[in-house]
Amino acid sequence: MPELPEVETIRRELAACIRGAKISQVEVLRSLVVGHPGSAKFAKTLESDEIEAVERQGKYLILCLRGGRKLVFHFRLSGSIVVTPDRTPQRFARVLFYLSDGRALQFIEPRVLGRIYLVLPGEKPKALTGLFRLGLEPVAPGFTTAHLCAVLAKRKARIKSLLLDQSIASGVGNIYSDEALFRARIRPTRRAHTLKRDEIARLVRTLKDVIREGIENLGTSVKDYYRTDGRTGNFQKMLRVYGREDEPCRLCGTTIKLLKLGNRGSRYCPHCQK
DNA sequence: CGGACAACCTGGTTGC
DNA sequence: TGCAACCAGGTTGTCC
Repeated sequence: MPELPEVETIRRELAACIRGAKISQVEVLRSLVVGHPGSAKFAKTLESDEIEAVERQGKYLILCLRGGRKLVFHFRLSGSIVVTPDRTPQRFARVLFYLSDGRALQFIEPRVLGRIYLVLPGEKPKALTGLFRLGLEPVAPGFTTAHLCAVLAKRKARIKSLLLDQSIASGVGNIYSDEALFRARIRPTRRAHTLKRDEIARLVRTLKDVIREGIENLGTSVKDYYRTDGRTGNFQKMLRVYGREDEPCRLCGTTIKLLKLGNRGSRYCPHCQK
């Protein structure tokens, strides 16, 4: 599940290998993944454009093209990008971007939930409102205890649900929120406004830590996440609760529990997290 | 507006 | 072995 560290890893690897590359042709194999505009206009507009920079905002990857156009990717649950030396489509390839040097940038998305958007200068497509509503990333200097206290004080929802809200902590998903809550010793079901200042201070610290460690370890490969060369990340080896339900807590030995919050899984240690 | 939750989508896993 | 049912999960949209 590509969250901030996974998308950042993809961004860095792409910046190293495709900056300056020219797109010669675009082939849409599954038009559903083109979120804006229609797939015909999408492919036509991108022909013979050039990739000038590779950026990221939250979980969105942004290829900045000549002329101010932006190619925005969202990987949702299972999307990824691979750069291949030739044009042979990989398994689950949904859109192929042929580069003028013979390589191909392939958008891989088994579950077809991920999207690609082409944004012209000044355009704000309705399908991309999520991008324009992003809050601070946990690693941002402004993401402080005071900031998060102010945001959470007026919210009654469970802290876990709010950590997944991209307008509150952009880039955080299910893996890193479970890990940060475990390290901060906060139970995911806690109502946000009941959190004490020192608990929020711990959470700010652990959110920054897990995101930074995730990036340093090239992301978490639990299922569908691969890097642009097809290799996996390493942070899955360091997970303390995510994917460890029914296994012993690494700190106290208590069995890690899985509970359903809304319609997503949440893992925690009933002993360590109060 | 906040909060809860179904729907989107399909490959992989589980159960019979 | 075969096949149906179920599950994962980020985001959007709907309902209250």
